[in-house]
Amino acid sequence: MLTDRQLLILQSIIEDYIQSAEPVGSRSISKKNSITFSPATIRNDMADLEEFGFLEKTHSSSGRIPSQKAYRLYVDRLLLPYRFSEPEMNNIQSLFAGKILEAEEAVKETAGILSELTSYASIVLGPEMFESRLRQIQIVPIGKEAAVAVIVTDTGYVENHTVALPPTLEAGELEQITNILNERLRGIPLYQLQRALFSEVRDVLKRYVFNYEAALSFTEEALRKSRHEKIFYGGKTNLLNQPEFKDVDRVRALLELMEEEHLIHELLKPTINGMTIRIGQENTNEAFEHCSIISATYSLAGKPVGTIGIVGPTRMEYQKVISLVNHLSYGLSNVLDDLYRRDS
Amino acid sequence: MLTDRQLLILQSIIEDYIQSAEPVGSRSISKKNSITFSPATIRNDMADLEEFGFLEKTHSSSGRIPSQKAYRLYVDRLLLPYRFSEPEMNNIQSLFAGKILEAEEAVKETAGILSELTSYASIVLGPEMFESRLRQIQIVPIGKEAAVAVIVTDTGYVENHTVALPPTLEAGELEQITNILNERLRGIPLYQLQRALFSEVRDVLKRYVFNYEAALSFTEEALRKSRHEKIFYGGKTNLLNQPEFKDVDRVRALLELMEEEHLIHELLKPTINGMTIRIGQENTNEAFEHCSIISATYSLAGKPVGTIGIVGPTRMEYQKVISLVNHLSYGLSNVLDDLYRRDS
DNA sequence: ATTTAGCACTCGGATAAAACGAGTGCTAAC
DNA sequence: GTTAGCACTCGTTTTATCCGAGTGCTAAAT
Repeated sequence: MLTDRQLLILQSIIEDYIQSAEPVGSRSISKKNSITFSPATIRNDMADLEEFGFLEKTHSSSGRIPSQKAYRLYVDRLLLPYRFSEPEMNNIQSLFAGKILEAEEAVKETAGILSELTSYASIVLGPEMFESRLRQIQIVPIGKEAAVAVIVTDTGYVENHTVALPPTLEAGELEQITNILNERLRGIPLYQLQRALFSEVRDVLKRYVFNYEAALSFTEEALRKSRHEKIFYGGKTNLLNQPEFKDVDRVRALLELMEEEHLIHELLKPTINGMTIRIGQENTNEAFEHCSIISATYSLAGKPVGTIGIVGPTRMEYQKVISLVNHLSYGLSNVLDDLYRRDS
Repeated sequence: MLTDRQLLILQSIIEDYIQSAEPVGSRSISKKNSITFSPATIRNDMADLEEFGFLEKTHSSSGRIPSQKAYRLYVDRLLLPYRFSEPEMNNIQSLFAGKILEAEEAVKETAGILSELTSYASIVLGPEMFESRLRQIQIVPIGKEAAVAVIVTDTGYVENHTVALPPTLEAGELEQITNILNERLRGIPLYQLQRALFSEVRDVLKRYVFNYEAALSFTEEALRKSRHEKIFYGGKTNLLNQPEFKDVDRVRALLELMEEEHLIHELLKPTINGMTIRIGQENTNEAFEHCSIISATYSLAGKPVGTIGIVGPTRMEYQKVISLVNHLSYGLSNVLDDLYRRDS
């Protein structure tokens, strides 16, 4: 459907526009080394490309800008592998070489590097720790009315919530409950804790604790999984450097959206194993109309546990960003696996 | 030095400008109910006020805008107490009425309400938990190379870090260390833990643990206080609604500054017991040149443990914000005291 | 001695007209 | 099929003009 020359021209226009953010004219394309045709020829092809919906004009006698469809084609068919520059490589290396002890630390670092190397904003979800297994639970009373439940998993993840203490609980029972929980629930994945509570612990509890109903619901509360996954951002303010966001209203819409954690979550969560690229209006949310989002999952022991992503203007350096997200999701998975493996 | 009339006119101008964000002319002042003089009279006084440095012109024939000095005078001498509106009152009430179980939750809520009621951005530091006392420490090994140290205080605050395990540590010694620490350090304030480690624990450790040097430095690491205090923001994007921030560059400077946690910290930390108001360039940092910051400490058991603050344009609704910050710092202190008191 | 009315003047902002130029589409020649 | 030539389009920039809110000053009124 498109001739090779048309593809070449389209590619040139896209890459020029990604660079300059200005409508691209036939003359400037003709000056490139890879292009040997005259402006007039290019104009003809441009007209065709416009007819096919790959190019747009900002007004009747302006240069062309790539359409969303063009970016899609570019990403799907025209993209060359990207070679990282020396300092970029160093930056990435140092992330994975460092002595990282905690998953959350690794995730935050990744968000930082992503945004630093791209000058766009990065979003990192997770890691979900639902799969990791209970290593130890500790319930520490804080005064008469409350207690802190601390859960430590085999991945070194610590979760804690404060729970109201039922007044009927007798002295010493708390310790007893803790012992029972540790004995019965150790090694159970977090997401199964509540279920296991009923299947494994309930009856034992009945035997040892006086007001067993209250104790059970108290324990259930203590094991409740934290409702929201964590979201980390990096370089939000990078977006303000992009010319497409010199308009405050647009920036506001974007930044406000990013505060809505559940929305961001819905948006990035459907990233299937591998990489997802959403260009412009492919993002359902209106505030992302002029943005592209590139996201990839990272995993622990082969199972996806989180998502890393980049948000930038549709005019994004796709080749660089795609490589980078790819690389980092892979590298982050490795780091997490290393952290995890120390358990065995 | 200033006549009553001049003060009245200055106040009118300031309040008008806070409302409108536009230079104020003599005519519009003369129309106010509280003003009985003619525009010409007002113009004379305006000229005087300008000479004294309380008013400025944007150009030679424009209306006047208040100077930084004017805001200072306004805040120090002209401010009337603010009556909260019905919904505002409800909002505040609901914060302090809710069933809050954790200090951090209370603090986050406060940040939210602050920004919601002011349409500026809120910053909350802390709470510092240095004063609270160790209730329990648990060291859980994660594989052969690392362990998670979990510290629970008598205020229900949980802190955890992952620490590399010294390879020389023998089986069972970790448990022993944990026991010793719990026995010897319970009730010690967090900020004294490291010191107490040496004075109370060192010798005991020497007696029971084989490679005592490694164990000591490991323990020291486990008790290390987390270096950065927490910062919570609320309604950062509110700032984008203010006309003084319709310029993207200014917004960027501001948002970037807010990412620099240590700078924000330095900026708000010197809030002395009570309230601090910094207007425009009274903030040393250039990015806050056009901002005012109103901050107050909140406390736990009478000792200041954190700071709440509001950042807005110099043209800020001082009377409302000041009351609000006052109220909320007071209320937050009460909530924290309640949380704390449950221990006794 | 103040206060006020009157008036000339200033200057930013809005509106209109003109000059500019990057870029196009089309036609005719290569 | 490709390219040179050229008239045309239209956003941007520049220049000129007008408008009006607001001032400062002077002289009259209180």
